[in-house]
Amino acid sequence: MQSSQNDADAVSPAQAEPIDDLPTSDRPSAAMPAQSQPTHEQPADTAPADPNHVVTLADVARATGFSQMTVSNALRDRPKVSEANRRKIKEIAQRMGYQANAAATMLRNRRSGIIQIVIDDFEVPFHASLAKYLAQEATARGYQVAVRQSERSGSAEMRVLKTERGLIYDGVILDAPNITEAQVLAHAHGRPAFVIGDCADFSAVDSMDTACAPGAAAAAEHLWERGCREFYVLGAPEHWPADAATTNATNTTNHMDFGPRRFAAIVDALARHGACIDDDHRIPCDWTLEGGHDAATRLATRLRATHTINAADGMATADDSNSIRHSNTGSESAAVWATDVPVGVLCLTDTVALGALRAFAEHGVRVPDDVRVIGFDGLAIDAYAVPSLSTVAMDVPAMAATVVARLVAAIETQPASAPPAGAMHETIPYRLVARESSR
Amino acid sequence: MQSSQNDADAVSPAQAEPIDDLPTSDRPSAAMPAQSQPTHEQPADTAPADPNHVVTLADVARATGFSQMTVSNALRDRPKVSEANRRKIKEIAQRMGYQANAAATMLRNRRSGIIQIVIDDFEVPFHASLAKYLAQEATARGYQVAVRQSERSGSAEMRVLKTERGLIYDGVILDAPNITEAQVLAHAHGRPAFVIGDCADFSAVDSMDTACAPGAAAAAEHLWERGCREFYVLGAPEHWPADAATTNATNTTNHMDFGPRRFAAIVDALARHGACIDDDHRIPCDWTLEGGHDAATRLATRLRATHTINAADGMATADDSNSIRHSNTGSESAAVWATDVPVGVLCLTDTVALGALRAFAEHGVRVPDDVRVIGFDGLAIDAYAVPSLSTVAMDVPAMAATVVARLVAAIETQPASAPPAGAMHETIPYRLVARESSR
DNA sequence: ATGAAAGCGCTAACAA
DNA sequence: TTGTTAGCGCTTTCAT
Repeated sequence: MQSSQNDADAVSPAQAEPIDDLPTSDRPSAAMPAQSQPTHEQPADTAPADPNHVVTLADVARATGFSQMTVSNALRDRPKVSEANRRKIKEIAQRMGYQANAAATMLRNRRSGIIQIVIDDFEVPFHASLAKYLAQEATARGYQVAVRQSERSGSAEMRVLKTERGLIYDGVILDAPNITEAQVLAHAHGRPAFVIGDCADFSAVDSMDTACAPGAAAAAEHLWERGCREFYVLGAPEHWPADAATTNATNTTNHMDFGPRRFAAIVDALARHGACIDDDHRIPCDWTLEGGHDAATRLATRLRATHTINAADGMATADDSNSIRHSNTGSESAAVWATDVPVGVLCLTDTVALGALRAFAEHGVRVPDDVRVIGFDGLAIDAYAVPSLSTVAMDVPAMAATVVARLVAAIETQPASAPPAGAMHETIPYRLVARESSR
Repeated sequence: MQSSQNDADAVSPAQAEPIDDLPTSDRPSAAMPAQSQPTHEQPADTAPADPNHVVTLADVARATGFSQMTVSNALRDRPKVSEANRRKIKEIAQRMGYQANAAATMLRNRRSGIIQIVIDDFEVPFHASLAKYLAQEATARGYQVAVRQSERSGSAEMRVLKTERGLIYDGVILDAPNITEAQVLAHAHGRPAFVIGDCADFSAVDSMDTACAPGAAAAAEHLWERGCREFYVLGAPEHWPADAATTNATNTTNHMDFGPRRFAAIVDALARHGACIDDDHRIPCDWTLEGGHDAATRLATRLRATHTINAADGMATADDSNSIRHSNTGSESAAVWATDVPVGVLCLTDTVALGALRAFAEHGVRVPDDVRVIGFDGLAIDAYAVPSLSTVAMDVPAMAATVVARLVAAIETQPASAPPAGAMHETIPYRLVARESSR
């Protein structure tokens, strides 16, 4: 992919930071007694020459006696400078603490070497994980990454991703469900963009989908195989079937984002077995721990009624300062369904599932004896939950690698007027991981 | 704080994006039948006028018949343009899809309105949470945020934060323990910087500390009050006392980062009660789920021997595909220490604690009956763990607010040659949250 | 191998 | 109220 690596006109971001490899300015040489650290740049009370003046290329040129161009070439390891001078120049520039002004460089090169990543919320583990691997991939390819939260303006309505002074970035990766193609284009503003989310209907923007349908179907199959014959879906869409027009125009859920797709796949998969997810078995909730906890609490109450479970007292609630004692959950014979068949609980996201596990524990509903639970995402913490959480795990690193590869390719082809050729939509691999919560 | 809001020379980033508030270009008006979406910018086969040419201020000037300056002033809502013309210009600019070239703007203004945040790892919940609130705070103050992973080069040695083409940012927030002041200065490169971490010895860089010492002491006190008389510390420093010089020069732990500080405070607090944390009770491990799990597994084994615990079979390991059945953990009388006194387990981070809870469950060690566990950080998931996790919770939003306030102040004073006045070091509030794991 | 000139797109300062 | 000039710091021609 590094085809235009030659000294042609293309500015490869990889070779744009040669001086950064040198030790930092206040570390005179390599080895030195680590004891005394006279590190301060300016002793805080004297104003040596110029208070806060940043050294520019011109300064270095003046100091070395060379022209700006020679200095520039030397610093960037261009072949047309004599070895001796190159070394000398680098030396001096380094000592002066010179660092290229990125704004100027970008203005000239029309390239920043920075990819922007927009995610909905740093705190949502799945997105955080994705950001991590995207960043690593980008770094490996010589790009830097700037991650930003989408800051969808609070309430459901004004959910437009505020476009900003972001024209600095060479490309954009939007990890945000609930986004329209128009919004993406507005944000990208001509630069290559890539969306992570369900965008099968996008015609001009490449995207990658999280295997919602097959993954969710696999989860349903799994619980079926594990003997469940009655199923609940936690975190399901508020309205179903998705009567897009009927509901509020500024709805929380977009036309076809993760939730509906996963839910639809589950319904289909179970229907094939003759099982039905009616409105009573579709439990909407926020895709948060709290959401999952609340939903499962409601479910536990209902199950207790329906299934005449003679549960022991559970734990107290998850709220900060209330709960007191460990539960008697385990006391063998206490909590068993009237029927011997465990209930299947499909959570559309691991976060919901983790909240649900807690609620079940509080209410004396045993997992997996009474209910079998499976989530969706594959968070690291799943394996450490008690009981450990079965899940449809996404291969996030693979996902990240593909996305960055695509985007970088687009960035580096862009000037050559590549044929748009219609949008590409890929699906990332998933893996069903069966753990204690479903067996 | 918006003092220089006037039309003075200062470029307030808040007022630098007026055109962004308008609807996006390909959304002609507000309402429109949501059915047909002819959204495509270029039908993918025609090359209208100029393939990928971004409209510049000059283009708009030409199109409107005004000078660049008038257009510029109009677009930025400067007072010296007639209302009529302003509207007209904005209109046209908007329709042309004009968006200011950020690189040029930055080059001119010497201001980007972007704050850089560097964190160690997006996937570590505490840091992710911090990033989230920092971003929100910055946004509220009219700045944007670009978050980046520090990418410390893998192994212990070359742990220098790679300095990069980052001179675009107005200020830097480094959320990274294990950093030297020299590294910070090298990265900041003249711009205001703020470090989150333990930097009491920094002389030129402001910093904020996470109340390591008092928080850890409070945790110890809490477990003491809860009746514990024997204590283990999970995630403790590898070497203690911190014989800095003796150990490998390029050690994993820096002189005095979170770990040692928290550990020292615990030792002190317990010493006041006459309890002692010797080498046997100091259990080092990675600050990860796995680390906590492994450490607690070792501890469980040891306790079983020491305390002649007649434990029932626990669950299987946390590893993906092994464990099979729910444990008999709860069966009332099975697992009780020979002595009636519960063991205190202090985890230096919640992540470690969560891993430990899992390990204890696997090994039939009952929490809080046999051991009482407390963590450090205050992650959202703590309340949903089974059992819910006691912790020393940091007030992350407060932390973020203070940090951003400080940094923004520094940014907006910078040119006025503010007196460095020595570095400031603050400590953020903490709160001890007692949950099931310790009572 | 080195240097001089020009300009990337924008805006502060000064005319008009 | 509007336009003209100059220059932020860098790098790509095009001389030398």
